[in-house]
Amino acid sequence: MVKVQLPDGSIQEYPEGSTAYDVAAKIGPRLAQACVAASVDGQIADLRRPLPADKQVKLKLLTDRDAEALGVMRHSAAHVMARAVMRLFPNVGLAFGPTLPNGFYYDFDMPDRIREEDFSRIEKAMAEIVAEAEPFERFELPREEALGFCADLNQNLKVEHLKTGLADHATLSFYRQGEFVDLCRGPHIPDAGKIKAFKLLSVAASHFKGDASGRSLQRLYGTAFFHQKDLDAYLAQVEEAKRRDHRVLGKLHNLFHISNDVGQGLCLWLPKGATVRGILEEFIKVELIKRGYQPVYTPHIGRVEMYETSGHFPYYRDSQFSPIFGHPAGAIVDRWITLLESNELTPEKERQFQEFSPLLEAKIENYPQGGSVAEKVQALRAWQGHQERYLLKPMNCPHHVQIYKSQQRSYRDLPVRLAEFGTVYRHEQSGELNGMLRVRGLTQDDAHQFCTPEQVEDEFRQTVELVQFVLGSLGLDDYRVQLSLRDPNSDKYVGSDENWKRAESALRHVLEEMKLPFEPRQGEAAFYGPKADFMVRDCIGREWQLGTVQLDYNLPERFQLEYIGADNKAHQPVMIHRAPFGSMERFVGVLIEHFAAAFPLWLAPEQVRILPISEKVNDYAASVEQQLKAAGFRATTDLRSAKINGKIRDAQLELIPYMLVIGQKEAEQGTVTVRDRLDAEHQKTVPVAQALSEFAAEVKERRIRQTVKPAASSFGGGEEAAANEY
RNA sequence: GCUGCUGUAGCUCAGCUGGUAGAGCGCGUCCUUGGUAAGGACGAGGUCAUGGGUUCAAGUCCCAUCAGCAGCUCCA
Repeated sequence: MVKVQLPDGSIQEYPEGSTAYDVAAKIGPRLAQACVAASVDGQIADLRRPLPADKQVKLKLLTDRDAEALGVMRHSAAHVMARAVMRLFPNVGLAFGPTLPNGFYYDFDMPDRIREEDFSRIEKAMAEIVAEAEPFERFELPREEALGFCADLNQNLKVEHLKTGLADHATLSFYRQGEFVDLCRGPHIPDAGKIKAFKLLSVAASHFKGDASGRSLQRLYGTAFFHQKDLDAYLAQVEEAKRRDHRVLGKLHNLFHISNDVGQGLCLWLPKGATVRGILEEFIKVELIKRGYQPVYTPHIGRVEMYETSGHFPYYRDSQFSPIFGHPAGAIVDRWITLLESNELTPEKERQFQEFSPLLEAKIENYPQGGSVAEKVQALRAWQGHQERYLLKPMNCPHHVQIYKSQQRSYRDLPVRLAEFGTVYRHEQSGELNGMLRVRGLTQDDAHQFCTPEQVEDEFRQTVELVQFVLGSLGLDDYRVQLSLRDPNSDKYVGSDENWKRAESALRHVLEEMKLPFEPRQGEAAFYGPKADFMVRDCIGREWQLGTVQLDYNLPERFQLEYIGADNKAHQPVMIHRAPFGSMERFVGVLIEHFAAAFPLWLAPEQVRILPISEKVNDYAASVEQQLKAAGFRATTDLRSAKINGKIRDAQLELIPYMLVIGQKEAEQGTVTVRDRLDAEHQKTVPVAQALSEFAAEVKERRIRQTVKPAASSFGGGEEAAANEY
């Protein structure tokens, strides 16, 4: 007997071997037709798999209205795509074909290269497969047979995966659809006919199991929906995202520039972009003073030893700019030590090092010819210790730690909150660089709070509130919190288990207390502590990681920080690292996309443009401009000999929030005609003073007046997608 | 860093199977003084990313380098 409980609470019984489809058919033929999968005790399963007979299960029948069903269908679409590719190309090896939040992909190992020109014929082959509407049939094989089966199919990557990733599986499941068979966990839709709208999106290289040293595969991306209108809406959103690309808008509106002559990933802030950044910096500085932070400034470089103490230098060596050596032999000795420590120093190389260093006037004393590696390293380090070695700073924390250490601290002084817009440099891999979003020189709105263990939770809470306030002020109030924890099985973290447990539970506790929903993510922590990351959704539904708050018991230990407690004994403070914006580069980049470069009045590089209708009113225009500037507005006057139409068009395209049209009439009356970027229909002619006070109010409130309505997060079911039509 | 694609005027892009460069916008000058998304005329701008090679001849073909883009990998 199969016992199922339906979502309405009713319990029904079916003969053994019954499937979810049978349940649906009993309820009604239309439901059976509409079903694509089932949720059995919360697990998504094939519609036609027998339900468990040994216990009562909760059954939910999934139709095209359920988000889970969309994922199942996309997975099946990935199979259909792979089948189409195999029909069109020879010797296609299959890797993985999972779903993504907005679609799916399949990785292929094949001799031919897929090009975008091939998309239409692949789509055509897919359409044929969909039209055939053959069922997806599941079958299972014992391990050895599965291995032989995949080998017979010449699916070597599947064989490899069976031997490594699936080594502990005694039986393996496969799905067959016509001539196409794939090792696959499932579940799948009943037949390909349920795929109603699909499209191939792009093709790019990938690696088997994400191993960059492994073989290169071709990854074909696509997406699929239950309704054509959902696909259309999705494609429209992709277009919209393209239109908002901060690299394009940054160039068009002269916000920032990245010059080859300066270097990759090094951002030049043009006056307009710098204005936006400056306003944001002023905005947060005022907030910080209110909240008890103290400003500090620190240099752009620091001794390598300091970063060795903090752990940054050894941990991130590969993604830092090379150290700056005071002595010409510095880099050589550095390399020498590296080879010694990795046991790669051959006698030949050692001899070369020893011959070469005197040429650079490096006198390395007491280098033990036949000595141990440790003794040799010690001798070299002794030499190094007398030389200057600086690192372009990759993080501000060690510098702020030194400021903390510069004085004796009493528990009465804590918390000490040190804030700086600190510019740091990281040698990101060239393939990672992306406009302002990923750069090699960036300025963090950084601060470090040093507090007693008792103050940790309170301090952390206040910091989270600051992040919330800052994001809210920019209209970015749709976000989720990701609690990034360490992976207990990894050795990439510093500090004791006890420190980590304390830090992680403190973060968790405060987030729970603040009733902030969060998702724990193992293995995402910084190397010195766990963090709460703010994943912010912009107005077209994309997510960005912006602000971060990190709790750190480890750097205080490594730097031996102290404060004198009430008991007159030395204690160790706790550090909080935080950056509400993250970095100014990234944040402004995201804002450009969020606002599509149409900044609200308080942030707009140029807030008001005065448009004289003819030269006869230029003097009056000048006096209006003076009044605006005296009141603190960023205003210019368009004095070109163009017609008013042209001036309005240009100001509109440059996204100037307000235009003040001035003609003979206004000059005589001492008024201006205000034209709103967002509403050209309702213009009004008002005295200059009134326009000024209205603008001032809008700036003071940091009012955000967007035309684009917030969109839903992702393209799930039909209802959700409807909300995306903006 | 890896794989693939791309690099022509300030910007967006044409430029055929090799025969020493074009458009629109922008910019400059002049005319025009115009009431709500482009008034007109003329003009200046390019070592075709850089360096090699093949060829009588290279923007075009080949190689290398640099940079950009997409994806992978990484992100304190």
